[in-house]
Amino acid sequence: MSAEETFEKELTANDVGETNSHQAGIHIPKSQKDLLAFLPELDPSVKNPDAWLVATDDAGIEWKFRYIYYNNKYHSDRGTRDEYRITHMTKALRALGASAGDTLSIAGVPRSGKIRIKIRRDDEPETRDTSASVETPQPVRVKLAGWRKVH
DNA sequence: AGCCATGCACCG
DNA sequence: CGGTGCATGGCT
Repeated sequence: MSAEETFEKELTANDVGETNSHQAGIHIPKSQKDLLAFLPELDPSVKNPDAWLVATDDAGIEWKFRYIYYNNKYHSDRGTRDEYRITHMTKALRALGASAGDTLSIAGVPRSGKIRIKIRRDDEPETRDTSASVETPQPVRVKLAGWRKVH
């Protein structure tokens, strides 16, 4: 049987759309070969190949995420992108109450295209204010290391 | 309004 | 300089 694997990533402000960027998704560090192997295969010879994922949260709700490989760096003259991304997560992240600094867990059987997502907020010391006293325009640049695999 | 695709900024 | 976060413009 293909055992399930779990990955986690600390969400950045940009990932959750807290920085005015309509990214609608998160970024995936290329260093995470395991995660890339866990996700569906994308053909590098094709420009911006994509695949759809089906994610289920704790509430049993199913979300559809778009897993893309932006590689115009190798397919366009002045392309600069060479990265993986998962988009279409805005609604899901909102429903899960995700915010920058939270940890997103992804579990599932490798290559199945189906995952289970979960939000874990342990890196939050006291950032619980309900934007009532958000006068501090803190440079919310999260310095994260990316994903980590949990065997 | 939300997403796609891409460029730029910043940091190690 | 590569990789990742941030941001923008255009298209749907």
